[in-house]
Amino acid sequence: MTEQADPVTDFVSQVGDEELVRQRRAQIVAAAVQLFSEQGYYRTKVQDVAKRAGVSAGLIYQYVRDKEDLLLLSILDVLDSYTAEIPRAVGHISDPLARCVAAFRTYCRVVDQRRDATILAYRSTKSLAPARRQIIKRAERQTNQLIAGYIQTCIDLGLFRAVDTELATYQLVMYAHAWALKYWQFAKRFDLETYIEHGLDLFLHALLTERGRALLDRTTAAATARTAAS
Amino acid sequence: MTEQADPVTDFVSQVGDEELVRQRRAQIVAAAVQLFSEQGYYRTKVQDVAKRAGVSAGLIYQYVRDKEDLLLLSILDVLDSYTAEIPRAVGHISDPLARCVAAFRTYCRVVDQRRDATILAYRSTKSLAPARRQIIKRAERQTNQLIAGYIQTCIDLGLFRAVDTELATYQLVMYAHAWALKYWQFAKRFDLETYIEHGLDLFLHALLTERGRALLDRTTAAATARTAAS
Amino acid sequence: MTEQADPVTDFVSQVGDEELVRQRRAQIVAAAVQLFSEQGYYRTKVQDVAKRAGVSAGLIYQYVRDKEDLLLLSILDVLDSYTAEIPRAVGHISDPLARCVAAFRTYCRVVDQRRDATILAYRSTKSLAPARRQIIKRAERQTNQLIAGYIQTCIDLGLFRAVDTELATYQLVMYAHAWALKYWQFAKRFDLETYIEHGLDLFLHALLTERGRALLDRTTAAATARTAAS
Amino acid sequence: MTEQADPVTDFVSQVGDEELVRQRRAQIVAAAVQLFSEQGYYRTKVQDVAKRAGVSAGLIYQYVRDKEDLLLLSILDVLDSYTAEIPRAVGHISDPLARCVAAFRTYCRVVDQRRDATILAYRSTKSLAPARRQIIKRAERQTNQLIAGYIQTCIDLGLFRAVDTELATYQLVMYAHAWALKYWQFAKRFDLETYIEHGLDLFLHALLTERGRALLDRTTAAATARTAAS
DNA sequence: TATGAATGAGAGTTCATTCAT
DNA sequence: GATGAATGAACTCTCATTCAT
Repeated sequence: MTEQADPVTDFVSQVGDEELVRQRRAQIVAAAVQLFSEQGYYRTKVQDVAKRAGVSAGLIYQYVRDKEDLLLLSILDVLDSYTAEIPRAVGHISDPLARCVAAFRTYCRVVDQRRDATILAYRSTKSLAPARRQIIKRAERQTNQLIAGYIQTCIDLGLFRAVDTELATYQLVMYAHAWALKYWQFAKRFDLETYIEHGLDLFLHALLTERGRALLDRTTAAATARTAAS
Repeated sequence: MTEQADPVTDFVSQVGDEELVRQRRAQIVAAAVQLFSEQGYYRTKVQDVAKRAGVSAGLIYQYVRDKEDLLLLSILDVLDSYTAEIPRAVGHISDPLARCVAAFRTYCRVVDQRRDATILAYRSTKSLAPARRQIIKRAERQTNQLIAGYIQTCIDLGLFRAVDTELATYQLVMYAHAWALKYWQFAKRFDLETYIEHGLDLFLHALLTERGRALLDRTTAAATARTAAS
Repeated sequence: MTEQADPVTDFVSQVGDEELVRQRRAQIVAAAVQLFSEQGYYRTKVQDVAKRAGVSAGLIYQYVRDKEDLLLLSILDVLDSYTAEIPRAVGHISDPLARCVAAFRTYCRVVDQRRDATILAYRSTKSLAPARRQIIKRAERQTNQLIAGYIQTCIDLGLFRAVDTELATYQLVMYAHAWALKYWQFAKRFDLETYIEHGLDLFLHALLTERGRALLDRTTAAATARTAAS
Repeated sequence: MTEQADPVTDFVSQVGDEELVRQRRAQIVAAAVQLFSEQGYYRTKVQDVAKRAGVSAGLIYQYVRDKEDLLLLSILDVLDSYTAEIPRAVGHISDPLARCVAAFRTYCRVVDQRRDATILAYRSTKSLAPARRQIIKRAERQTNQLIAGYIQTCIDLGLFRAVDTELATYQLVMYAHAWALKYWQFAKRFDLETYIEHGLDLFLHALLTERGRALLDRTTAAATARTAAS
């Protein structure tokens, strides 16, 4: 029996075949994310998750220690999608300011795509036992680090004022999350892209130095020119 | 048969004496806020709340319809403390900019005083049935209106840029909440007052117009002078 | 403290004044009979009885040992009304056959007047502890004895066949009760008086001897004549 | 997802296997009938039923919606045994009078075999919510229809007087039930068969026409002759 | 591997009864 | 004598988890 320890949850599945484990877990977690998001963690029965995933209730316990494990995996799934999407969308951009802006835009869009799941990640951490909560915090910090890096570069280059990077990061992140958390309020007034531009307006005013602003204007002008020319 | 309906929850208490109802409800809700904050709503048993409040489990049901009602009352209790504290701290300030700043500072301080409860209000709304969730949303909007009013005045006077008031409001509010939500992270690096000043720095940069900035500098200079003189 | 033992329930009320005890008990039992009849014994709360009786819940326990006592008293109240009404309606009739018929008619009418209460007496005896159930049985037998006496006389006089008196009695009694128990079914097809006449038809056919029948015919003829003459 | 709806209660069992559902329900209802009969519905805990049935408390809720459902099923079980037994015992008898008599005898015997359960059916209908009470009434009517049919035939053939069939039916039925309801009183004086014969005596006197009586005497004489000859 | 019937501890809620006022 | 707020034992129902097949 070649036991299979999950790198994050540190749980050894009963099942041997690695590939099967990966696939089953994905299947089960997908169902869990849906249901936990829709109805909340405590309102959702393991039975429901099983039904939605198209497996038996018993099977879940071969891939997951207990219900809380399922929540942990679900939240990590959401956080991972952040960490995966942003670099993908931003990787090729070399201009630090443009990259920072693109990262913000991407974050907002990912949140929009997974609105319910974002709320889940936001609200249900408290339902985890402390040990598991640490894992979430670590993952969260990891995503933030990504954004923080982009901001730090801008500060280092004198494009952003020397604000506290972590605070600034957290502002961006919260702004993105707010789209999900207060969708019921915001969606009445703007669509996602307008929301993003409003956010950028605020943040750039808050952060840009003179030099940063000048640079941005030039870039934007160039972009506008390109757009106009085409 | 002087039955006593809660103005908000629309629940008629079994108990007649108005004053007693007020007192008992306060006592029970205080215990509930503590426990729900510490352990989460679902993890907390009604028995626990009763014990903490120093009453019997049965008594709770003379003042509250069911456990969910207890959560509703608990969240409202927190939101109400916001709506009550801010005007109190700000009422006498006539300068619109100073008032706006003071409101923000107060909000942050109230959140700090009721950190756990703030998290409760933030995270547990999803545990309520839709009808009750509406009540929360209404109360939330009410507090926001307060802040929004202060910001709007500054915009009307040309001190703030003509940004979307609601979004700006929400930024301030979220910044305040973040102190509670990410206390584990922030508290390692600054104390509350530093956190507040950082926030002000960001927001004022984001919002102030030239005129606003000039005015603020003058005011601050005067205050500094006064402080220095004393 | 002149304590006051109830002759039947053998319960000593906390309250001294005999007259008050009688009055309060009547008041409380009246409410209890209503509610137990309408909603059933277990569904009815002592609080409800108190409210209906216009007294406090605590007061009930000064006149009654416990809730079951209330049921006992309620059932006895119904049974007593049988035992009281029949002799009153029949006392002056000297003709044994006519008396027997009148008793039956009265029984049916009393049942009709207290339909819900009859059902209560019928159905709820099982809710009493054995000791109290005995008291009910005794009271029930007492009413039956009344009817049985009238029947026995008719048998002794050769008007009724020598059937088992107890069984015959029980038949009459059940027929009367059935009006209450199956009212939902019978009321669609006849009114009370028709129901009574159908019953008499059956019983007289079952019980009358030749002599009895002849006698009855003569009496009826006479009555008809009297009616016709008037 | 082969879900299993009970034809009468309209409840879909959580369990798929039809045969298992049938068996488990029988097992659980048997226990419920016993306990409800012995101790009454409200005095009996679901736990008790589970223990008596030899299953866990939780399991019951896979086959039954709630405790009241258990009562409904229990009462129906009794009523069904009436509707099943009588035709079985009477089916081969062609003589209408003999059949009617046999039906009555069978009814009394079934009641005797399920004395406690009969009382349950009689007394506990009130504990059901109106919708479920209707189901009972329907089942009850169905049994009565059986008897009513036999009586009607005798009336149509001029063997019975033209009494109201429904009333006559109800008399027979109540007489049978009375054996259960007043067993404590009757059993001191006769055994079941004597009770039955007394009942027949009463009913036949009440119902038979001249022709019917003549026919019966002949049949009885023949039977006596046969018996004597053997 | 997978199933799903079975388990049983646990939680919310009710309500008969008491007792301080 | 009367009140009604307070108590707490008791009961129904749910659901995470297990295990025989």
